[in-house]
Amino acid sequence: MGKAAPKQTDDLEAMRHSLAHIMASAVQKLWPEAKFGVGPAIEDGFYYDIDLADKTISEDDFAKIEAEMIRIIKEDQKFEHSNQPIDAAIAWAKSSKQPYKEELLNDLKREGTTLASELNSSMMGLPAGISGVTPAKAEVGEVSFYKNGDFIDLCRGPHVASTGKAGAFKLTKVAGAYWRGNEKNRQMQRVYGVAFPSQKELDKYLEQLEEAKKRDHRKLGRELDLFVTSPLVGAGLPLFTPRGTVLRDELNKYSQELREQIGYQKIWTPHIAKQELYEVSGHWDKFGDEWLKVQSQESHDNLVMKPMNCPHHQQIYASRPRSYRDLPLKYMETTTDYRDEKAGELLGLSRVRAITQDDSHTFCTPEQIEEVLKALVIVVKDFYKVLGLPLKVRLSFRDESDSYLGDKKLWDKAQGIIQKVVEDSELEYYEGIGEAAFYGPKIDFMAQDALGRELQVATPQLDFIQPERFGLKYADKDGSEKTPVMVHFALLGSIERFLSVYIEHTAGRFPVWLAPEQIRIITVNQEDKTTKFAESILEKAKELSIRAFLDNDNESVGKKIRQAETMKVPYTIVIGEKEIESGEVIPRVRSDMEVQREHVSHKIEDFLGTVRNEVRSRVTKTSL
RNA sequence: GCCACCUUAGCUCAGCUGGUUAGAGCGGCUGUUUUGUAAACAGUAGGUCGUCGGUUCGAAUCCGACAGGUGGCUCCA
Repeated sequence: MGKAAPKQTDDLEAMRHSLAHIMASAVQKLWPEAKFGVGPAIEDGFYYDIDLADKTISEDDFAKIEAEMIRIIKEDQKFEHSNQPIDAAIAWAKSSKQPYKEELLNDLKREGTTLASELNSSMMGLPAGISGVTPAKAEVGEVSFYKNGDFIDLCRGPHVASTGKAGAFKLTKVAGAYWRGNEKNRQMQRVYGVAFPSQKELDKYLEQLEEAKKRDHRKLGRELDLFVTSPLVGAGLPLFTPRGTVLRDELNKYSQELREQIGYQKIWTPHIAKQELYEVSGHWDKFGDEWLKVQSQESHDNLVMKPMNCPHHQQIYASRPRSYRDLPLKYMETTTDYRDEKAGELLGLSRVRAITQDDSHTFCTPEQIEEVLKALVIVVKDFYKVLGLPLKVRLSFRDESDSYLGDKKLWDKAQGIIQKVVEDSELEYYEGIGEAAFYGPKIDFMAQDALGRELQVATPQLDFIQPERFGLKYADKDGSEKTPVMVHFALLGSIERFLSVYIEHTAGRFPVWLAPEQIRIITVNQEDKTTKFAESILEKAKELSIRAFLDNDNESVGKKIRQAETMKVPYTIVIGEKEIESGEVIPRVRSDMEVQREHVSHKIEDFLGTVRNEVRSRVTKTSL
């Protein structure tokens, strides 16, 4: 590493943003017909959206682009700032055949600074505020430009002083990206790069990325024998093995226990329903073309595989008259929904076509909303604390578009309630404008996968719309008929998505209560005496509902230990002459588990008892 | 659905610019070994190179379509 490189975020932002310009200059040099969209700094680097008409950039072109970028960096071109009157800028865009820039400038002329916030958030596919790019400083009627070498770009800056100060970078990938994030617009090519102040930091980052790949839930899912996929079954339809099913069941059991404690009752509903049900709920209009349809030969019913459960649950509510005394009425059901996601939108377990939700619905009076939501937030906190999974909180609110049902005033009220609950619960949060469901605002609890992608897990959602549409009623104290409010809630979210995040978070090292295999019993030899003794331990463990497995293969002890460690089994005991004589074992603890590594001998019964208690109380740290 | 890329044995991967019978490690199976806390030794069986079609004297290798997958974009109740 040379002289102390700038380390402040601002400088890093400027470096990355400058590299976006340098990349654009390089591309323009190589393909002069290139038309440019936007090119901001992002979390680990930068990108630029490019339209090359006939030519498509592929990763094979990266070496060429990188070489040109390095040439520009070596030339140490100055980044020169200037402000131009907006009309002159538009004329520039026209004459230099940059239609995308021209469109931006025209919007800027028309809408002023609102464009800056658009550029800052939605254009980058990031929540507002993350980019940290400072807004335009140009005078009203003027726009800001930066120039390096022959390359001129509409840009708010800031930039480093010259191209030589842009730091270490590497182009990583190219992807299609719709102009202004709109599917109806032309798709441009987005070239991504990562960038850091020094080569050393860049190398470190790339190394971390390699490490993250080792935690990929798809890789671990295979290695730990948790789930598989089959082209014959179909895309986005994972199959869970015995071990993976243990995880699903244990997680669901805990999810249901916590909700049972705050009054949720289990219900059951079928997996298909008439299309009409969803026409009433409002889902059909919005999502109907993404569902799996089932045609009845007997009746003329148009049926669909259920894509969500709320309408079913509402029909149970609607099945008899309800009084305010019945409220809040709390139903829960863990069940699988089916959505025909478009091919390119499937992603490991986190986006599948058969989605198991630990769903629940609460019907309550408007006065009860706060209390209901608060109880749910506590459940979320408890659950994720035990799991050790850190969450971010997003308040998903509506935007000004017309894709939401219901009265705007009701929305404002609902969003206010949600915000209050989160603030009262002392949670840090950010707002996701435009992230609401069409029927109401949500609190989205977000977890991160190994690559840092944020995925929604737990989510309480407010809904004033559907109870209205289904004509749900309750008799209030004064005998008048009122419409209940509905609160949707899932604690795991979808079990599949939750597992994708959780497998990556733990790297497959599950706490003992969740581990598909809790104890592995390894025999030193295959003599009758040893086998019988080991089998008797296996039986005892099973009597205590411990998931124990016996490895009586004809292999060395070293190898069997290794295999147990590879499968991330929390406890391993070795059975040989010594153990048979003493009736005691020295348990071997999985290498990541924080426990004193003294080789303490335990009576076998005591050891099994300790493990059973650990499983029952769901403690995350072993007490051995 | 869109853009780029990937698909060779159960798994991880070799196989140079098209040239005979496609290789390795792990795993599996068989035998020897009876093992003391992260890999005993030997032998052996597994592949119509994702599928279909095309170019060519000749295709794992080049082209196309489809399927599955990866990273993005769009969408996400």
